[in-house]
Amino acid sequence: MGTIDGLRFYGGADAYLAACPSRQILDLLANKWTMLVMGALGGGPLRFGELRRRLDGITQKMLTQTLRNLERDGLISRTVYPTIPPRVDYAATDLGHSVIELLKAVRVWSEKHINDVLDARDAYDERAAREPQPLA
Amino acid sequence: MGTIDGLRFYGGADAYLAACPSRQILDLLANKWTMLVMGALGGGPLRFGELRRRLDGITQKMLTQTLRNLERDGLISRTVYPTIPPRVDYAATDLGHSVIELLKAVRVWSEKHINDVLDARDAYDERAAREPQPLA
DNA sequence: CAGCATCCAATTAGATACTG
DNA sequence: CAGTATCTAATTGGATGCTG
Repeated sequence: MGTIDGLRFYGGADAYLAACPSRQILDLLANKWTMLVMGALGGGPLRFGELRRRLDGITQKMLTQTLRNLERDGLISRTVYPTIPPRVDYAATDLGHSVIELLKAVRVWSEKHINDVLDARDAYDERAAREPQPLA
Repeated sequence: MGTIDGLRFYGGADAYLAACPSRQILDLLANKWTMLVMGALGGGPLRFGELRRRLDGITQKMLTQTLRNLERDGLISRTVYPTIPPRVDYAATDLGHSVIELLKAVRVWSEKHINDVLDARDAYDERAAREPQPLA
């Protein structure tokens, strides 16, 4: 069992409560890079460099940080091959695989609804620009 | 159609590309407060104060900011009743409802797998503490 | 009640240089 | 190749005071 401050959580978890540990887990998952890393690993193990190239715009530092957090929380495994040059493989664990599809669904939604969102955004911005000053 | 810098996106969206607008949308969704707000609105419209009480730990500023972003992107609607004192209702739009279940799945996963994650975390931290210094 | 404005602290993220 | 370490810039977030 996992513990936090000596307490155990069997059920009744509620991410709406700030003190509930599920809030921390939600915070790990509710992250752009986590979503993309896990999605990439859904297709099988990848090396550090492969991930970096796949996740356009991520810096080496952020990738390292994201991977460490995911490893620490048991969503991915890290395998080091003591070769020269070194080779490190990252792979989703069983636990990780169980969440990948959920995260992927969110990413796919984003890709599918781009135009709905951009339309709404344009309309909102245009309305805001045309509106009289709230009060002057 | 939504546009960004005069470009239109019909298909082939890819959140793995930094310049793809779906990356921005993913960033909006991949957020702790977005997840919780949308989840709360899945049960029907709520007032500002109701949301604030429901989302334990959120500040007024963050709630306002989150709600504005969601409204701008068309996921929620905002209805002002010009009464005294004022009353403002927030409700998921059709577009918003279409993503709520996906986000809820992520939150529920967090709540269900607390112990798996905490176990992994404990094991990782213990291993790290026991490990010899990487190199001194 | 439902905010907005402001100031400040803390966290996050990028750039750069270096290593087994 | 796969990082670590460090410094700095930018963003986020919290606290407080005020308003229609």
